[in-house]
Amino acid sequence: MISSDIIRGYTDTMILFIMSRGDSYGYEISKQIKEISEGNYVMKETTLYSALTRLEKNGFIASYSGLHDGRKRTYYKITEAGTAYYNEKCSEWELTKKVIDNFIETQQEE
Amino acid sequence: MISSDIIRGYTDTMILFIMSRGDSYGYEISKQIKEISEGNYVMKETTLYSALTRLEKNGFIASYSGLHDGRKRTYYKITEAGTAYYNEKCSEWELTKKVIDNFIETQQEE
DNA sequence: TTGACATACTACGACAGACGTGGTATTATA
DNA sequence: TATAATACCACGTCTGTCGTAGTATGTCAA
Repeated sequence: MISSDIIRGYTDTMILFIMSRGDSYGYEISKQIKEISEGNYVMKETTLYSALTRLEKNGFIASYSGLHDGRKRTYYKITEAGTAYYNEKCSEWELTKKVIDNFIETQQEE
Repeated sequence: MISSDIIRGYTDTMILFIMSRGDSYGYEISKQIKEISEGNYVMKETTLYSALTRLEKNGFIASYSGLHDGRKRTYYKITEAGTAYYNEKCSEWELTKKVIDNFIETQQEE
């Protein structure tokens, strides 16, 4: 059963995808999302950072402090629970796609 | 450019899809959504009716009263603006799918 | 050296869609 | 006689997203 929140909250999934490939931090994640989406999606800073806070609160990522070129950074690492959650989301996405597709008329150009 | 609201608001699109096939009313739309989604999505009553109100306010559907078996019904008809909006949403969906897919690792069972 | 731009965030509040709860009223069926 | 199905509506809450704004350091060109 699809809940509407599946539709809404894919920011978390995008972030977790990036972190599944290695530890990262806010600013980097932001740039990678833009790149991976080929410029089609740019996550707002506030959206990103509040998502990171939420993900940590839920135990899906864990933070640690770092320093780079004299600048402070907060790095995040995906947890086991985070990986499990990400995998769930991937399955849900496949179902969501199928469902929404049933309500979409694809315009064929000719 | 994809905005997050594209991800969120697909209830409207589902409703408009149904109405693109003919006038309908709340209760009927509800049942059709369940059927078309093969039971994978059941829209909550409040979500549905507030969506109908919003769609009418935005000029995407127009209502008229009807009577059936002694029961009152409010029928809705999709407008030209509604059809245009629906078509836009369909295009956006195709892009959205591509973007999100880039963040999804499909588990292949073997 | 000054000013713009990139880096790396944080605080605060507003908004809107989804949803929970509960209510109204009629008709069908068991 | 009561339970389910039909056909809604009001009201308030929650939460993710976003707008605005601010802090602070490093880089590089004019």
